[in-house]
Amino acid sequence: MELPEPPAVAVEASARPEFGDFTSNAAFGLAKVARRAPLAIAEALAPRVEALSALATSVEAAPPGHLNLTVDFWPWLLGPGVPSFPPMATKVVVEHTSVNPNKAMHVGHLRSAVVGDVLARLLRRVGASVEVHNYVDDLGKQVADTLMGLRHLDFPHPVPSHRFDDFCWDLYAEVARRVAADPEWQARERATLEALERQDNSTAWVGQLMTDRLVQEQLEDMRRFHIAYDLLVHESDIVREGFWARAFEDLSRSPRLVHESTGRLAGCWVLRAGDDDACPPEAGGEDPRFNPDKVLVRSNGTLTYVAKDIAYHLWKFGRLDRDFQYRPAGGSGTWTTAHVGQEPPVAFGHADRVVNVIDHRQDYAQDMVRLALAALGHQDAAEALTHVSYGVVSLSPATAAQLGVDTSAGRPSYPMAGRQGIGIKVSELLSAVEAAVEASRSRATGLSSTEVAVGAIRYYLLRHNLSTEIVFDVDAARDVHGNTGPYLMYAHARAASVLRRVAGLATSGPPRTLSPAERALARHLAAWPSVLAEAAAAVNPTLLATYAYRLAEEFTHFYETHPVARADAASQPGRIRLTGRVQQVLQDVLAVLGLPAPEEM
RNA sequence: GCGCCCGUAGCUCAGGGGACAGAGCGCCUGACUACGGAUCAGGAGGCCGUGGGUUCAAAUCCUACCGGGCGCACCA
Repeated sequence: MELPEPPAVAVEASARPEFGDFTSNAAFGLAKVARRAPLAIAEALAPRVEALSALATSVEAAPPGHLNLTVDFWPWLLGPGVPSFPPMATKVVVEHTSVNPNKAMHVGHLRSAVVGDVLARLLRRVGASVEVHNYVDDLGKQVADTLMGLRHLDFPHPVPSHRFDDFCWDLYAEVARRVAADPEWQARERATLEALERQDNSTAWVGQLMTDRLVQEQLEDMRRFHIAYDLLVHESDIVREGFWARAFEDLSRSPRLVHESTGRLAGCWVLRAGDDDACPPEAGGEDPRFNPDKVLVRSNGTLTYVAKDIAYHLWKFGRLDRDFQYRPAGGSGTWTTAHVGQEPPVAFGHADRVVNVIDHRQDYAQDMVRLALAALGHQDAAEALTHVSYGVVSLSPATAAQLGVDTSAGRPSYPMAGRQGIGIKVSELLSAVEAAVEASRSRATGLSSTEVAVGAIRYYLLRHNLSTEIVFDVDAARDVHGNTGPYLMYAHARAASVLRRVAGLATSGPPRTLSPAERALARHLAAWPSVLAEAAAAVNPTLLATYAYRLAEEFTHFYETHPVARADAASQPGRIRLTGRVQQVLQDVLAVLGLPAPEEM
């Protein structure tokens, strides 16, 4: 006789307190197999589960077939606090930020940095060995544009600033205007790009000085947000070390890479996308402007971004028998690729897994990289490449209007555009939020307003699902009340404050039954290890953010209704333990989110 | 044209097969001689874009449509 597939059984936290602590759907799954009503099965199951379980104090069946378990949390409360994970052999390279070094960073760039930073912290937390990369595209069109402005314009700076990246922000917008309108500037752009890639001339030297300065300022900004990098990878070094030549040797043996001799792409080396049968001429639909293939080498012999990215990824996975040269990048343990090398502290690259935090507009380019890896026979690497794709940060109509954008079209949101100089700069945002924090803080001591502002901004960027477009509103981001970073930090400070008051008091006593608010809190605390594991598996920082908020909320509710320092003798030990557990778990979550866990604020 | 993402309270967003759909902001009413008011308690406010389908059960899965965003560059 053939046995049916065993039904999937889930146990999850109950939706409401009167449904016990945990609920199982076991009876629903069994109903189909056993061909009996779910409720009858649940009723039959309840006493058996109760007899078997060491934890459940009662198991009840509820219509239409739920199994509601009530648990004794006392033994759990005496157990260990936060989970520990054994070190894994897996090495993960996380790439994030990767902002063009030609202007100041804006909030959209910050989303990549914050998400990537949290994923790096999260993967480290669950035991992986993590190396964080920031890719510096110092040969691109955007760098060329700002560079042209520096060399060919006597550009006055309307807003005096000590920051070079602020100056470049305006300069870049001005050059972009000229390039769009003037063929002479277009020709100059092409010449600049070529000179940059040749690297044997004054243009390249000035370009390097410019991008170095801008990268330093970006790193300083990120340092204030507690974001650090292990390695800066320069596109110019990928070119100079001949990574592409090596990759091309292998790739040219694949039928995926073809040299076009006719048509629009004559003279280009092209990566064939789509199914081999279905793809060629018509796969892009009727419209000949659309083509699923990707140019890797232009007809003039220069490389596209994707070509260099393919070479970079082969190196990331240790599949290229070449390496960079390295030197330290100005303290704090960050290294950079370089012309002339020093011995690096670790062997960079050689990843088992790669996580790229890049916005969803690059889904296609990332697919091309994955496709090329597979075409080169590195199917395993292609599968170990995770693109964490996230929605862009755009501007709310109110915020866009404040920036001088024409909002008469009545759109729900307006895109930021570096080319037009439209966006909220990271440094400006931090100052604005810092001022709002300063205005609303109740004490002068404790965590600095800068740190609170950093926490507020980080949390704001993390609480949205990755796929959600964040409609950024300055006033909303400035808020320090409600579902915000400061609320989480405040909850931690409160727990710490309570613990200071009860330091030295007894934390053990006879077992007792917890009140509903205490059980709700305990139940949520107990979920932390699985939330951590789930967030890591799904590479999803939002799960951590929603967990943290809920924990702060549950704790606050407990705090309001359950005195700890003035509790009666029977209740006090358990409450002290619960508070201690909250402080430990909150500290753990905040550390993964990259928010400070203040004793005082 | 083809493809991806998103439509949930006035606004910004959670929830992604299970019990009466949640939060923040905004609005209304309350609570500071405080284990820290950056807080809390309560109220008003939803045919979960629309129509079909699958299921014992759909905001959630499938499908078609409507609306919005993005991609399909010899840009990155």
